[in-house]
Amino acid sequence: MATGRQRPLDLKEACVRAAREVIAERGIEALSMRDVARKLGISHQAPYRHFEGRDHLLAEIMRRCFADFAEHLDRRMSFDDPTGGREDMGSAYLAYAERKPLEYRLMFGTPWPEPAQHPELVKYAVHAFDILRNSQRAKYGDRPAQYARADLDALFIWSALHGLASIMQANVMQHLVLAPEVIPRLKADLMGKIDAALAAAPQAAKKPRQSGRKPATR
Amino acid sequence: MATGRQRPLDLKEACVRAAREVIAERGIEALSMRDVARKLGISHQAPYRHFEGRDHLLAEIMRRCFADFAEHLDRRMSFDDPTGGREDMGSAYLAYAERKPLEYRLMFGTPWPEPAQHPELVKYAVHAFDILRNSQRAKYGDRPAQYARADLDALFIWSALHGLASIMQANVMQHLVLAPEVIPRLKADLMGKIDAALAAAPQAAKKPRQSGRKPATR
DNA sequence: GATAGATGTTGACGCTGTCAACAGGAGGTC
DNA sequence: GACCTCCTGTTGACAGCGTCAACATCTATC
Repeated sequence: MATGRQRPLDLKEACVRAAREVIAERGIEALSMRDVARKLGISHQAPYRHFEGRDHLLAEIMRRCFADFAEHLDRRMSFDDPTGGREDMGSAYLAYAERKPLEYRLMFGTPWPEPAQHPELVKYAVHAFDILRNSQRAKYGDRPAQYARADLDALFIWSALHGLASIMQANVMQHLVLAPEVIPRLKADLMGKIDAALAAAPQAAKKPRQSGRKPATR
Repeated sequence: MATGRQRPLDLKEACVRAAREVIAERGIEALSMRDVARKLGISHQAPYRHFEGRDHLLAEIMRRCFADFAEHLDRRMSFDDPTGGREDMGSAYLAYAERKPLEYRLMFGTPWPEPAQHPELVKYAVHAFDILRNSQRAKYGDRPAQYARADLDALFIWSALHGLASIMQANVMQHLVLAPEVIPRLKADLMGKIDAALAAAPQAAKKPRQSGRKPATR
C-alpha cells in the first residue's frame, strides 16, 4: 500500500512523499514527524537530518504545491497548450481547488510558518500570483501607469475565486439549504459576475479597448 | 494582567474568557486545555467538567464569534441604527474582519470540529449567512421563484468579501510588491466591482427595479 | 443524618516535538 | 595503514499535550 518498503535512496524526498500521504489520509493537522518516520520504517529522529522541524517540512510541501499550482495555471492558460483546449483562468483556478482540495487548503487555508525563515515558499507563492497579475497587465498593455489598475483587478479576481473556492470547501456550505439549481450554476455564475465587474469601467475610466485577449506574459 | 485572580463563580464562563485570552496572545493553534486551567489557577482536569474536550471549547468560542458577527452585521445594516450611521453590508463585513482578525480567522480560517457534534455552531453560522441572503431576497421582493438568484448573488458577495478579507490577512500579501495606491483603494474598489457585477443583468434577466433598498428581514 | 449528584483534584498513559549523546561509514590527509 | 572529520541515522531522555480513571469534597434533597 505504501509507496515502497525498500530503504529509500533519497530520504529527504521520501519524507516529503510520506508526509503528503499522511496529510492525504488524516489531514494536515494530524501530520507529525514521527508519523513520517514510522511510515518510512526509520527512527523518529532521522527526518530531522533533512528538515529542521515540522514547520520546515510543511514549508517544503507548500512550496511544491505553489509550484504545481502555478504550473497548472500556466499550462491551462497558455495559447500554445498542446491539447489545444485553452481554459479560462477562473475555470483553471477553481478546477485546481476542486481536484486537489488538500493542496489548496495547504496553500491558502493553513497558517504559514514564519515567512522570513522560508524565502523559497514566499518566492513560489508570489510567482503564482504573478501569473494572474501579468494576465491583467497584458490586458492594459503592460504600461506602468496602469499597474495599479491591473493590481486592483487581479486582487478582485483572486478574491472572488479564492472566496468561492474556500467557501465551497467550508463545512457550513452543506447546511445553507440553497435552492437546488444553485450549486451546479455557482461557478459559471461567479465567473460571469467577475467578467461583468471588469467590463464595467471602474471609476471615470474609459472602458479599456480590448478585442482579443492577449496571452499571459510569462 | 489577567482578568482576575479570585476563584471565578462560573468556571465555564471563565474558561471561555481565558481561552480567548490565550488565543489572542499566542494564536489559535497554541490553545491548550492545560493553558486555560493554568491561567485560571485550577487543576488541568477542571475544564473537562464543562467541556467534553478541546474541540467543544473551541466550538463554543466559534459559536459566540458567529453570534457576535451576526449581531455586528445586523446593527450596522439596520435602518433603525441609533447612531444613524448606516453602513453598507460590505463595509461592515470587511470592518469586522479587520478589527477582529482573530475572531474572523477562527470562524472562517480554522478547520471546524465535527459539525454533527456541534449543532449550535452550525445554527449560528447559518444565521450569519442568512443576514446576507435575506438582504438579497428582499432586493428581489422575497419571491420564492427568485430564491436561486438571491442565493447566487449572496454567494458571490460572500465570496468576494471573504476572499478579500482572508487575502488581506494572508502572509503572502506583504510580499506582492503592489503599486503604492492599491492598498488604500482596495476595499472601495472591490465593493464598487461587486455593485457593478450585481447591476449587470445576470443572464436574460431585466435589471431589478430597486429604488430604495429594503432593510434586511430578520 | 444519609445519600446522590455535581464539581474539582491527583495520577497515570501514550502521544508529540525536540535536545543530547552515540554509532558507523565515506572521504580526505598524513 | 592510521587518523580525523563530516554526514547520516539511532537511541534515550525530557517536558508538554489530551484524555481516562480514581478519588475527594461540597451541596442539596429526602
